[in-house]
Amino acid sequence: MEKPFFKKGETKKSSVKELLASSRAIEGVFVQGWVRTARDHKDFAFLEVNDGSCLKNLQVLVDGGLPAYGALADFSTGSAISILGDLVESPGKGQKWELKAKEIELVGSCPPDYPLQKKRHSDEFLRTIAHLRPRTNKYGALLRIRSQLAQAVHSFFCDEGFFLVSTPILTASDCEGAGDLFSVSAPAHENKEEFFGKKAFLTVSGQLALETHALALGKVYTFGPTFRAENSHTARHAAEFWMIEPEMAFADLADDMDLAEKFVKYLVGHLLNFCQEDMELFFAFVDKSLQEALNAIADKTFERITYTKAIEILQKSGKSFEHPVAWGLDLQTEHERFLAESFVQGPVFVCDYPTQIKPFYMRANPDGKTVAAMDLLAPRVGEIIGGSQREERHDFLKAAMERQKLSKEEYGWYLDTRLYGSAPHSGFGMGFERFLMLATGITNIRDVISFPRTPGSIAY
RNA sequence: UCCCCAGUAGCUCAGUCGGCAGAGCAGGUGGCUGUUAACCACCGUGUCCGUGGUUCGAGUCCGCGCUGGGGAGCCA
Repeated sequence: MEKPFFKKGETKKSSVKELLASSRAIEGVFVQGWVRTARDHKDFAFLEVNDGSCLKNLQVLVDGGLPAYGALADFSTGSAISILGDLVESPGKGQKWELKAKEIELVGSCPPDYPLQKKRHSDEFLRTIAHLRPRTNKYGALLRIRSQLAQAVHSFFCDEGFFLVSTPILTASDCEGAGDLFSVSAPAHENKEEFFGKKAFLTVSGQLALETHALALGKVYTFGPTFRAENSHTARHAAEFWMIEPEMAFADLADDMDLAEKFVKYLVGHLLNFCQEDMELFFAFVDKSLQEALNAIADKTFERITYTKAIEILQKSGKSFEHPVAWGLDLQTEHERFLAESFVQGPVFVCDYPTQIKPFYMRANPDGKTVAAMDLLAPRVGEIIGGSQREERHDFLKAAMERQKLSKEEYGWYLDTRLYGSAPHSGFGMGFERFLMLATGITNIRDVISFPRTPGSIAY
């Protein structure tokens, strides 16, 4: 429907972000967005309009003389409207610019049972209306930041000479990471029971596929959805999440940690430089210590300690832990938290873990007891990166696979890469949502992904 | 899968010892002011999560179930 004051192709539409950043008054601007709140007065009214382009709203002055003033009840909280008006300096306090409306048109009305109100809602409540929560300040800010950071992931790897590889989401490897997999089924075709002729699953990691490409293109990465059918009920686990996995040929574990550290610092730097307005919300309302914590990540060199050293530190800490601390046992959440939050007070790499608690593909260290693995532990969110140098020696890998009883038929192709021009190589995986939790101070993974999938919950 | 907590108006929550179901916000109506999570006055709002039990009487006590949250394990 053609609007009287909006000619498609002729009228230039402005975003709220552009207008608020304007250096001058502008006559005849056109804006479309959603009413956040209306302040009704006797002879005039104010509408706060948000179009998602930024956190801030544009204040729209509706003069009593306008026909729109008579229809003010239509422009209720949540309604979608188009406004034509003049951008003028605001005589009121609190904003530099405001839009003096000339014409307003209701695009989509919003009845009074609109669940989002002009007040703070709990995260738990907002999760029950995940289709509407992007309209709140907090989720809007989060989603803009999420988008910015996703772009930054690609620019980082591009700058570092990495190639993006799209690894398969459907996979036949049923023990990629020993985690529980979602199985994939399709309608039966002809006589075939299985669509692919064998069982298929959703990927739990692109790593094995990525290794084959690193041994051809040198430096590669993938950034895609990952699926884990683990029955985890925590604030840090989702059944569907996004993971960033780089893989480098001719690189050892130290190179791997160097890359991980540079990567994390780059993302934090990007956040502080390009997402300032949205980040202010998290600094002010979500976590008061967040700004300091992010500055520390950007400035400080990450500590690197071996697993063996970490066990010593924990044993000498004088703290009584609920779970036992002994060489050969995996670090528990409370141990990781102590290391990152109390001992280092910042991100810390723990490397060279006992062979028996790590997967088959990690490279055996000369000591015969440990493998070249590393975890980056961050305060509050725990393990944010897990990586390793991969076992590139054919005989070592074959022996490790036999020990862990992996079928040679299923993984022959993987072993092949060690037969033909094998080279040392390393990589890691970073949970994108875990990083977003670190970045924003949000404490529940369900609140950094648009439609969270957790055990027993897949609404939308 | 295990342990703990919660579920009362659209939202956030109070509800004492078991004795008539409450407040703030949101919403409606009117007023007022260059306001800004506006303000002032008035108005309406309930399957007290479900189910079974104890009791003269249950939002309140007990059993079971459901949902949400926190923690553990598993992991990113």
